[in-house]
Amino acid sequence: MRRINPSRFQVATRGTSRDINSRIVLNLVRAHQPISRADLARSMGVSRAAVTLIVNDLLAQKRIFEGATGETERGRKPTFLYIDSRRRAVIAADIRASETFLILADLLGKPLTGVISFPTVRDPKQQVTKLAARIKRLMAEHPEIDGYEGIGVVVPGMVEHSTMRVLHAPTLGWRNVDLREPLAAATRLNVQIENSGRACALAQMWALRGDHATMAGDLVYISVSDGIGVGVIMNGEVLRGRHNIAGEFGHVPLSLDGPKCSCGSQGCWEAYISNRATLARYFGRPVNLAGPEDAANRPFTVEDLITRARASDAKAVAAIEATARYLGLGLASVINVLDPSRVYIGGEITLAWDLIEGTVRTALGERALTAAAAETEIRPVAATEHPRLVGAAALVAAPAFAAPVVA
Amino acid sequence: MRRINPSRFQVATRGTSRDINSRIVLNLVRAHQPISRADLARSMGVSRAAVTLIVNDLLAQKRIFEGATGETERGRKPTFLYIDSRRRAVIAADIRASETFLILADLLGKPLTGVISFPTVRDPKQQVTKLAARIKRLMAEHPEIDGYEGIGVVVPGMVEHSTMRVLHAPTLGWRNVDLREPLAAATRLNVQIENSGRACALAQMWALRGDHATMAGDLVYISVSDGIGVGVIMNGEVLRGRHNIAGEFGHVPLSLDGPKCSCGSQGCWEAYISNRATLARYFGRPVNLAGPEDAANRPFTVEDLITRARASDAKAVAAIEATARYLGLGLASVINVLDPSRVYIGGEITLAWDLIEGTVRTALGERALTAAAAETEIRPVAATEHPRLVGAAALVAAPAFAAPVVA
DNA sequence: CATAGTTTGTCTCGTCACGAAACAAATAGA
DNA sequence: TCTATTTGTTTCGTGACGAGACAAACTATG
Repeated sequence: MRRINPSRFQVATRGTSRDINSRIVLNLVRAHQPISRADLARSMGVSRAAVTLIVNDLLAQKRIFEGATGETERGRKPTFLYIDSRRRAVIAADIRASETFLILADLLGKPLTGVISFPTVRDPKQQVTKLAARIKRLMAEHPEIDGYEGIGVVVPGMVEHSTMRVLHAPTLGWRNVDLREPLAAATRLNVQIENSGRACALAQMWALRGDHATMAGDLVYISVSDGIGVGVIMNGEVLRGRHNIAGEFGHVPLSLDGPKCSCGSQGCWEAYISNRATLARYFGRPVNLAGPEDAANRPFTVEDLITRARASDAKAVAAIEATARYLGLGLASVINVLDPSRVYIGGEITLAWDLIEGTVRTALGERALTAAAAETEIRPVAATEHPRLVGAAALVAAPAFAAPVVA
Repeated sequence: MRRINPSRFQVATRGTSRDINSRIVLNLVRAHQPISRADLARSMGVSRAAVTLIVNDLLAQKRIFEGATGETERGRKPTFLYIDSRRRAVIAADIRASETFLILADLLGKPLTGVISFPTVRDPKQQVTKLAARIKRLMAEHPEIDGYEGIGVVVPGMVEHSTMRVLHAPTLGWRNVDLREPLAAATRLNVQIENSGRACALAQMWALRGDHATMAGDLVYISVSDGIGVGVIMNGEVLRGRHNIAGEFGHVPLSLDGPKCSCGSQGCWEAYISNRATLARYFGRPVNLAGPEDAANRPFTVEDLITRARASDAKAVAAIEATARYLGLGLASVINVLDPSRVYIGGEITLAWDLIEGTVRTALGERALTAAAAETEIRPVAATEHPRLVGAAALVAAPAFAAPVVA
């Protein structure tokens, strides 16, 4: 039951029915690919005639294509339909504090190239120039791609959705930066900017592997890294909030008088489970942001810590176990508040998921309000799945499949 | 951008455009009442011809009616249209631990009668019988009402939305109770059951006073009483979550090792700001649920405490101030996580709002992530507005104005 | 008082899109 | 070769919106 806003609504015109139904067809093709017109008509409950006309539209727009013919017991064989992602791609960029990553992906979010990267430049203008140059080079290296749907960019910070400006990205030192306009001007492509946590959540919602297709649209993506990034999908839509801060669980306190947090407050979840917190616990003292700790000039990271834990370093195990416990206690809050169908966890800590899962579950169980809530599915997302880049790709690829705005 | 669920979607048929547009007309009439056909056509951007046909439909359905003619500078005078709530009503019931309240309201949620009440019976079957009898008596007392849209019931507990069963209502001692079926059978009316916090939030979303009409669909309703009840609206829809527990901020910890909570855990927000917590702070010892404290056999309540605070009882002031501070600190979490346009606060504590607002704001400012978030509008809702009963009425009255489900 | 000008509300026609049903095409099996 | 069956297309009917003409109602004005 959604409210109609009497000052911002969308009336239905003659084409609205067609809009709605052709979006549904696109989604069904994407979900059940390959699928025939007759199958579409059956699963939609509309006449084959209507499907024929819609499919012809989509064929003319080159959004789908006719492939092989299928097999049937009796009668004429169906012609299968597929999403047309041949020779079309999106560009995905992930700007992080030290490096920027780039990839080409198809319209379904599948990577088409390996990940390339370059050191992030702190000056926004120079960074955009460099990014645009790398994107152009990447495009030139792939002449087999006819058209680009656009560029999706994720940043570790607060993004104003209406203008796509980066309002504040602490690790980059950016405030009120407009990446979109210069990047669009340089490449003449549609550019979409989003916070990385939200983009990751969006990508998981639009993902099609396994039973996702049938999943309700309620999920949370939590990325545990130097900070805690959270993306929330509720009722099939990204939660942004009035001031684009929705989902900031990282600064919900576990204990009001807990350890000092980078935000200036005390006892935030982030101050318990960020990589810095885990390392600080191991070393028994605060760890600064990019502090080299161990080998010659190479910083000691959570990955190293996990390696030591696997090698039965008792202090390392204890540090990770403590993080796991606080992760579970915080997850209880996330689940009690949002009650999602599934929670995804990203970040380096997922490398140790087999070690910590039990502890996380136990802690979650301690504070989850109901037994069912305590059983909420938790899925680690490995770095090798490139969740942020897939998220960036989804920013551009997903809108074509979204429900049309109506009423 | 909403995702289309490929296994649960709604195709557009021939009537879909009309459905959408007639809902929009209904909402515009409700928001701008009185309004003419020509005005509707202008603000919708559709032809007057289309509006005429839609309006004729709605007139035939008796959902709107033609009233007086308006004034214009020149030309033919418009005939004004109004929502037809004449001689039609909804029944709203609020079941609380000790008493059950009843009221008649019109289709816009405006109370038509005074509040009547009777002691709540703990046995669900007897309670339903009694409630049905009182409802029938109320209906008999109002023969001027031609038709009832239905019965809205709010309960202080977890309600499964799909079946409308009361899964767990601790203060009533109910588990897995079906109120709907027997009540519907006894009255032959449409019965809607909902958690009271959610219903209050729903009512605020659908309310039309002041600038609400133009408000974005993001708000939170927090009711501070024996427990903390929270209703959340995001993107114009009620948040329920996978297991119907979404919005349980009452059991998010302020401090992991804080005071013991009724849920069995420690340091929950509820354990800091519930009425029992405030009273316990005043008395310097735990207070049991319905414990008579002061006068002959009459329990000492938070209202009494507020009276004493107003009479400059230093201990009372301190107790309320502490509650205000924790209220603000918890609100910071609510706002950081959901970032709503507005937060409504209900419960007895609102009687002292003038005393505590400053403290609440200060505490909120301490932990809010941005200055804008700290400025989030907070509105106390007085008990005299009967938020739970208006919420119950909205359960039945609002669906007629909701956006049709499509795509 | 008649008339022009203006605004509201209705009517007609054209077009878009879905539903029903007939039809053409393709295929397996008797 | 014929029949049954299934897919995909075409035709016709109908619901709904857009454009524009028209009737109705009202004011101002000479």
